[in-house]
Amino acid sequence: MRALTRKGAATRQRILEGAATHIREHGVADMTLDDVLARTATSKSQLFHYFPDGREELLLAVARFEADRVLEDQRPQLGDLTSWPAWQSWRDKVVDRYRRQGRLCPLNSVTSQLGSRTPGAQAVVIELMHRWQAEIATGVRHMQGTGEIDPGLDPDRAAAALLAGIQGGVLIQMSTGQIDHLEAALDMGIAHLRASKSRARPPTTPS
Amino acid sequence: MRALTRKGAATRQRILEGAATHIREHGVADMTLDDVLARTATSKSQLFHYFPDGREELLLAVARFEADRVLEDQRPQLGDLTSWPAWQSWRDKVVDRYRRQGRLCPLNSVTSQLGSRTPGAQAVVIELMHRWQAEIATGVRHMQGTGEIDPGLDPDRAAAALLAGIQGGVLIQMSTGQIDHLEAALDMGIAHLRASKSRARPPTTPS
DNA sequence: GCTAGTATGGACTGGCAAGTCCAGTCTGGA
DNA sequence: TCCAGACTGGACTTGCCAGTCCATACTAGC
Repeated sequence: MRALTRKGAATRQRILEGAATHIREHGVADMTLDDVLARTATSKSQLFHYFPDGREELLLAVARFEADRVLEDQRPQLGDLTSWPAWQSWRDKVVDRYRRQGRLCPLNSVTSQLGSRTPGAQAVVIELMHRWQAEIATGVRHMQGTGEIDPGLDPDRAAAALLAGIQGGVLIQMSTGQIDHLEAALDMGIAHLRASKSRARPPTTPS
Repeated sequence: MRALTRKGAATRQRILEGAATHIREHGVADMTLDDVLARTATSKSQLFHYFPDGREELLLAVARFEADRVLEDQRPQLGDLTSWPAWQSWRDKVVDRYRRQGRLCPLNSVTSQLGSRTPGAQAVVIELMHRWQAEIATGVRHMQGTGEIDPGLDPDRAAAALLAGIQGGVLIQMSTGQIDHLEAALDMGIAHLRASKSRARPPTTPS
């Protein structure tokens, strides 16, 4: 896998994205290597040339690819949770992203196929969750800095709860088609953060 | 499929539970019909006798089986959310259930395999979520009745948010092994419900 | 204890899809 | 220009596994 020609790199990328697209559209369960080949106009030998471990390696690459997208799709809002309108705008972006995505979650799909067998797949998800939560927590800390959130609140725990709400909301949307749960979870999470302040400094400063 | 002998019913049940167990232990992806046969000391013809549509029908039956368990495992607490200690006790039960369950979620696993192809699988999940949410909402309403929760809160939306938190917490636990998110989500959700009251009827009534 | 229908064993088929192989082409650097 | 190594095509092997089939054994009601 050393020394990729420009052409080679392009082919590899084509295969990767073709697989990702196919999975987005049909799920991982019925993705066959031949499907990918047909879609990307490549051949078996190419696929195994760029992904020597075959299907498993390809799937792992897709997982990484999709994991990166998840956070990118939330930018720039996710990295800039510095005011309530910013939080709201982020919330809207998340809802919108998953509304668009429809019923198939490539990442969930791929990791649940690779399963616990592959430590690699676990690692991808773990890191994604970690980064995601960290960015939310940073936002919480910032708001604590400006006095908009009760400083007594644990930012990591709050971020964890919010993240769980998002994941669950998305999961429910995948399986039932309803986006309400995602919205409700985000709204409740943010409302809770906002409310913390009024509880921390209750009577005389209702903003 | 009419006229099941007692013996026949037992065999059918054995196959069903054997499949469920195997899926719990190894995931659905590497569950082969022969695995189930070996584990349950049955033969191909029996399996197809009781599940004429083969693998797919069996998987669907497993999904139903597991869906029922989910709510049952939360009883009696889930049906009796009538005081804060009761909520707390329910919260503990949920956390405990999923902590025990480990890294494989049979239901998520099965439905993501059956995918969107089978409308049946969707239906099972949809109904589960619906019932689950309804039971939580009932608890919220009850607490509103006794004045422990702000009556201005939408019970269904609150229940939706809480449910999303649970689902996400479980999902994260499946993929990362951490139970913190589930705990955080439940705690935050319940805290939010409790706090609503103090906001609704605060000291000096600023609303 | 007859018999119709139920239950069971397990060999066999068929197809699909992952992965291998080799022969042939292209590319870039010296 | 030359050649080592990258790139490509696609036939072939291999193994697995869902689903079929038929012969046999059991059971329940009459």
